[in-house]
Amino acid sequence: MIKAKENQTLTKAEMEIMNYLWDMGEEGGSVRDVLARYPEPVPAYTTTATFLKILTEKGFVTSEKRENEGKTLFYVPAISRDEYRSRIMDEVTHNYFGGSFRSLVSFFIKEEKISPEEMNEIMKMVSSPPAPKGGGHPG
Amino acid sequence: MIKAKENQTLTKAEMEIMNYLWDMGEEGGSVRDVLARYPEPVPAYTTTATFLKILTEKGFVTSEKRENEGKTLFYVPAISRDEYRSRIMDEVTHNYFGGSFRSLVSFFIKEEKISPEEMNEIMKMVSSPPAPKGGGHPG
DNA sequence: GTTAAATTATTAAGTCTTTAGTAATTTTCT
DNA sequence: AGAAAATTACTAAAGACTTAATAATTTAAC
Repeated sequence: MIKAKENQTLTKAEMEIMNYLWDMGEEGGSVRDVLARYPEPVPAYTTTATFLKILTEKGFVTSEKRENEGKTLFYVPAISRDEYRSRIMDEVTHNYFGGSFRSLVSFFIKEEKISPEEMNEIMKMVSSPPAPKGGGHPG
Repeated sequence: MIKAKENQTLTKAEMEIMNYLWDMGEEGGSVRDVLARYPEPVPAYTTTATFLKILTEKGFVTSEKRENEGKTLFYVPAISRDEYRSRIMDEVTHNYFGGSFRSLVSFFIKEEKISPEEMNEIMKMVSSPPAPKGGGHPG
């Protein structure tokens, strides 16, 4: 029974774990795999196990057993990093810019977080992308 | 003794009150003034009073008594909406885009949250602003 | 097969956030 | 002045988030 997760967001501790899982790639990882990525201070094994269980219940990851791996569960993200980024940006745009992405970008320029020159560079990239990896194999 | 508030962020309930105070303008407002802005369900008077006290302790607002207003305290934002927006955007950019504002804007285009056409419009606004209100009276 | 190790499930404690009641104080009304 | 109303201060309780210990279960080692 996969939980609907429409507008859910990750807490700080959950986010850290999701980042490790995303870094791991397609095959995901076990509690130990996640634990191995923490810098000091490394949390307790059971703490990490708890969060992975919570993330599963919330629908952010799926868990699965694997051949010859005993009862060890492997956790795989059920949402991509970009999907989550998108969700967060929608949230931020809604909360601070009345839902207008344009307002957000204008704010960036006004506050000089990005220069018109950089904007132009980005626009150039759009019209002639350098190496669009992944999407749409030709032929 | 005004508290340092460098990287502090507002909780959801605190944020709502700050929004009301920002909407009120320069002179700020009392507990009742804030309370009057809430939609249903309106929280208890003391709940709002508590949050305003917390916001004062955290340094997000200052409180002051006024002439002929008895002991009623008036609360005024100690940080502007744009300053707070800026802080949040720095936070978001750091957390989700490795601190690169450019990455964030590029992401917006990639995810089609904003179109190249809109970007061009924004760029046009920058080079010839329509009515820069507020800053710098001429002459 | 029994013991040790590893893993997951359950439970709980500590902190932060949210909410509001009660107490203390001050102002207003009669 | 005394009662009522308003305001702030203090206290507490419920919920969410974080952390981890203990219990139960399964796997591995001898």
